[in-house]
Order: sequence, then C-alpha cells, then structure tokens
Amino acid sequence: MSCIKEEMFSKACKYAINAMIYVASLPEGMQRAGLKEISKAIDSPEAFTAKILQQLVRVELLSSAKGPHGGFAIQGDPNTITIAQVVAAIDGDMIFTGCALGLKKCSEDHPCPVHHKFKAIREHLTGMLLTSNLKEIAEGVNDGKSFLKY
Amino acid sequence: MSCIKEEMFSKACKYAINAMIYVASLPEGMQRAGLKEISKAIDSPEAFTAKILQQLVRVELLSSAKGPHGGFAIQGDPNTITIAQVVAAIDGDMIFTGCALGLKKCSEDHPCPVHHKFKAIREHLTGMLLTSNLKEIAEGVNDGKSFLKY
DNA sequence: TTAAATAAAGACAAAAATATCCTTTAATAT
DNA sequence: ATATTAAAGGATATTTTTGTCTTTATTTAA
Repeated sequence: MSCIKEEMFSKACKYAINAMIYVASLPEGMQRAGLKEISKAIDSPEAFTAKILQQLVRVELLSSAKGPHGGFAIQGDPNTITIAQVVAAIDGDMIFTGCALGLKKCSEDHPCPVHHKFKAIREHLTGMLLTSNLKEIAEGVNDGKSFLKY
Repeated sequence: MSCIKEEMFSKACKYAINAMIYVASLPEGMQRAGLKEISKAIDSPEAFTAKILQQLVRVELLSSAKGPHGGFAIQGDPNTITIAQVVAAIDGDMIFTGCALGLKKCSEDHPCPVHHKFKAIREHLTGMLLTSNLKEIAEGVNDGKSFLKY
C-alpha cells in the first residue's frame, strides 16, 4: 500500500480531452485525423486511445469514417462543445455532483463535514469546464501558446 | 469499458479524512477510538480502514496504542492539522501540483491547453484544504450540523 | 473486383486500487 | 504469569482501470 497519485480526471478522460483538442486544432479543410496521428500527437497508447475515441463517437462528440483517408472529426460546432461535455462522456458527472467524502446522500440537509467548503470549489470547477470550449482552447495550441504532450 | 466514476479523492483518502474527523470529534478525556468503532462510525470496510490508519500513524497524524483500551488518537493539535495534510499523506500531492491533462512537464513555460484555467481551480482547492483544520470541522459534526456517513 | 487502409468490436493481459484474512506483536488487567 | 484485547504486518483475493492483440467490417482507390 503506497498510493501516490489521484488526480482530477482518469487517464481515459485526459486522453479524451487531449484528443478532442487535437482534432479541433486541425487546419480548416483537413479536419480529419486517424488514430495513429492522434495518439502520436497526444502521446497516448494507441489501442487504448482507440477505445476512447470509440466512446466519443458513440456519444456523438466525434464522427468517424473508415477506409483510406478515414479518421475522426469533431461532430458539431467546436465553439459550443465544452470540456465539461467531454469529461461527462468519459468520467460521468461524479466530478460535478458527487460528495467529496463519498457519502451517498450528501446534500444541503444532510451535508458531509466538508460539504459547504467543497461546494464553492465544485461550482468554480463546473463553471470553468462549462465555459471552456474546444475552439478557444485549440487556438491556443495552434498559436503555439500551449501543448498537447510532454 | 464503461467508466462512471472519478472523483476528487481516492476511497482510501476519503476514509482517511473521515476517520481523522471522527477521532478529532471525540469528547475531551476519551480521545481514543479503536478500529471497529472508527470504521463503524464512518461506515468503511474494517480491514481496509486498518491499513489506512496505519499509514496515518506512520506519518504521525495519528498515534496508536495496542491492547485493551488501545486505539487511535490525533497526534498533535487538531487546530493546526489540515485536510491538506491528510490528503497529502494518502493521495500524495498530485492533486495540488499535477497537470490536469497529465503532461509530465506542464508549467508556465510549457503549459497544457488548460493550464491557466486549472491554475485558479487548483489554487482555490489548495487554499481551502490548507485552511480547513480538523478542530473546526469536527465541531460541525459534534453540533449535529454535518455527518460522517450515509 | 480486388487490395489496401482504417475504424469497430471483442477477447485478453497487466497494473493499480480496494478489500479481506491470518499471524504476530504489544499492552492491559486479572 | 497468563489470558485478553487491540494494533501491526504480511499474504492473498477481488475489482477497476489501463492497456494490448486479433479479427471483422467498411470505405477508398486502383
């Protein structure tokens, strides 16, 4: 027993976010990328990434095409797709709604000992994720202001 | 593949926080509780909780005594022990310092695409955890204002 | 129409987190 | 001293998450 980890999101979710940002950052006209290209761009395990992309296709955040020149593209408007949607698709909404201490019935009426303290954090986090759209974030990458790997 | 979880802390960490709060909430004079009592109070698996309490003893957040009337007590001043310390002891400091998207070298110079957005959240979270002391939180439990289980 | 490219799907493997059980050690009380 | 109580430690089991591999299905291009 020697835990040294626990971060905000699962690895699957991180790969999903990174992949979505990468695809969103593709130049106009050629907005389709294959699995190999994506997992190379975000430095993620290829086969595992494939599974995650499948999930994103299922929830219609991505569209996919088989065959030569196939691959994945953002489905919908990158301007209105938020990181919150990607997180919800992969990790579910526990990060937005779950009790920090794991109480099943934690609420205003029956709060856990840190309920009110975490409420503010959650609202801050949720608000940020809801207002972070793919387009804006992908632009940072295209401008060389932020990075998808290392 | 059907993830539906991911919360802020590991279960181990949640049990640790709850256990610390419970022990801190014990009445003056009798501030020692056994494993059974603790895991019943916080509704956690007994044997697993034992391992976590051991860790907390090792990092000297708890003291322990064997034999009849043995058990666990807060080591030090509950007024100055913070939730941040408990989290760091069990989950490490990734929650405070790690990159949200998992980049190894994420920094101001080489930021991930959401680095700046998460910075504020992290600071908010860290500040809150650093200023939440056991004493204050345990009082809420003693006053019947908050709950350790269900 | 066939070959090549690519995603989808399913089975499987490895690693980590969670959880249990059993034995040992230490303290207390009789 | 001895029996009892309770934590410590170690081995093992289960579940979840992460990751791989192989086959199938679909599309494109020659």
